[in-house]
Amino acid sequence: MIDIRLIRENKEMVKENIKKKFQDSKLPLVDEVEKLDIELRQLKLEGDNLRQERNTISSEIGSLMRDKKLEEANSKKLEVVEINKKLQTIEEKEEKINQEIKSKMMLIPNIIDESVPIGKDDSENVEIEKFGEPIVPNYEIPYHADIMEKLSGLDKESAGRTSGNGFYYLMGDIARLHEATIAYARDFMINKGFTYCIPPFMIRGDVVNGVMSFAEMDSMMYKIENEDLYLIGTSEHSMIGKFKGELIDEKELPITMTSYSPCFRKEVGAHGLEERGLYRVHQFEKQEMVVLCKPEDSMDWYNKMWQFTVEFFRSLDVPVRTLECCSGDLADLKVKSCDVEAWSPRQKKYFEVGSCSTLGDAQARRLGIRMKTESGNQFLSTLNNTVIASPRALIAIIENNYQEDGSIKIPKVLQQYMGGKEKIEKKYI
RNA sequence: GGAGAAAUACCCAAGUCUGGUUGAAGGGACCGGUCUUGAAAACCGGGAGGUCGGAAACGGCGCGGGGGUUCGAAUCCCUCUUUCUCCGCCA
Repeated sequence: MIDIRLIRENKEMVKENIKKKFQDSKLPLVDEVEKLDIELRQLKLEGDNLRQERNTISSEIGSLMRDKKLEEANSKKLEVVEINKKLQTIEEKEEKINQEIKSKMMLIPNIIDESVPIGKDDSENVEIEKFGEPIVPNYEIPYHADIMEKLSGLDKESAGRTSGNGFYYLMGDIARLHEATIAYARDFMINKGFTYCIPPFMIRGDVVNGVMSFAEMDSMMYKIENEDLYLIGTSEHSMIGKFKGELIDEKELPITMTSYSPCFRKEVGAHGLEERGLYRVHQFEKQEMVVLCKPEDSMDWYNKMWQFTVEFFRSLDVPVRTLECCSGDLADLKVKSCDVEAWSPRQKKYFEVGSCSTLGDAQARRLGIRMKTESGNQFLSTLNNTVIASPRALIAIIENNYQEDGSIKIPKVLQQYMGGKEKIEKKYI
């Protein structure tokens, strides 16, 4: 949600931004909002005048009652009744127009950063930089699910029976490797000065509405029956929701947090579930970074944050690249975003393992998260980024460390989390 | 789950019984000064309070959220949320 003042003062810029995102059908919204906004302010003025009149007369009635001039007071009361009738129709209109403006404003995309490459869809996303040599070994890398199954580390069949498609059992060393990467990610971010957080894994409906659109909510969130509770799709939901309606002293900024949570996603729509593997599933675990900062610092944090993820994967010896989201592929709330993609030596291409976004003040505006500065209160900036999401990241780690004999070499930094183990190999029982 | 108490501005807090110059007292924090080598403490002085409309004057709204009663609600009623105390239950 952008500041409506942008439409009052610079609507051409807002329109230009919509064009950059190839959402021309939304262009009329800008003029519509502008018109409604003028109408609303007019109504507000009329209403305020009536309310002022009512307040004045009411306090007059008060003094008359004290002086026991009951008749005069009663006739004044009738005047106020008349005013209230008029007010009622105005207030109804006000409410209606207000809602209309709000729903239209929700559809107008956030102003993207000028550095964002222009493009229609994800095919026009731009590779920024590669880190590490994408190695293709001279032996074939099997499909990740097959590798895991061979090592008795994955059971999707049983999970299908207990929970359905999109669920999985991780077993033994593979399960341990999964938790090791998350534990390592946690410590990695703590060492970067982030505060470790474990948030609620369920949130109420009003918080859900604050952090995502209705469309997203439908396609992502699992609702608990007979409760006003939803399973979170990412800890960002809980972590941003935590600050809803808060006023934070600017001296306390930036707030840098790294949160762990399981994530639950329906994955209804566009992509759907992947047949066999663990790339797209209903349940995964994630170590996240969430930053609240002053607007002027947000680009610095954005750059630091995706670099942390790159550094993280490089410390696991996984080659990665950063892919910048082009204007058309950028979600409406975002100012700028990039994916960190890991190398898949099997597919001989990169695949998404994390996503770093700066939302400017859009999310803060929606949720009323402000900072207190010497020159007054203003909305702050919010950013989020994946440190690691597993089992997706497990795919990258396993493929890049797969040995010709079918074993998996455990990256050095993870060994201490695996009881000193250096490789995972099949146990013959 | 049961019973009670509470929620007031950045923080603390009066007002709620008895609705009407309280559209929010008083503090603290904040700013200026005296004192001090400097600071703290103490004392003196000061403006603003959140938000919306307005160039401004000014005005609207705002006392946890949402409804209601009333000419008028921080104050009365309903409802939801949260916190605290006690009881019950349970990893």
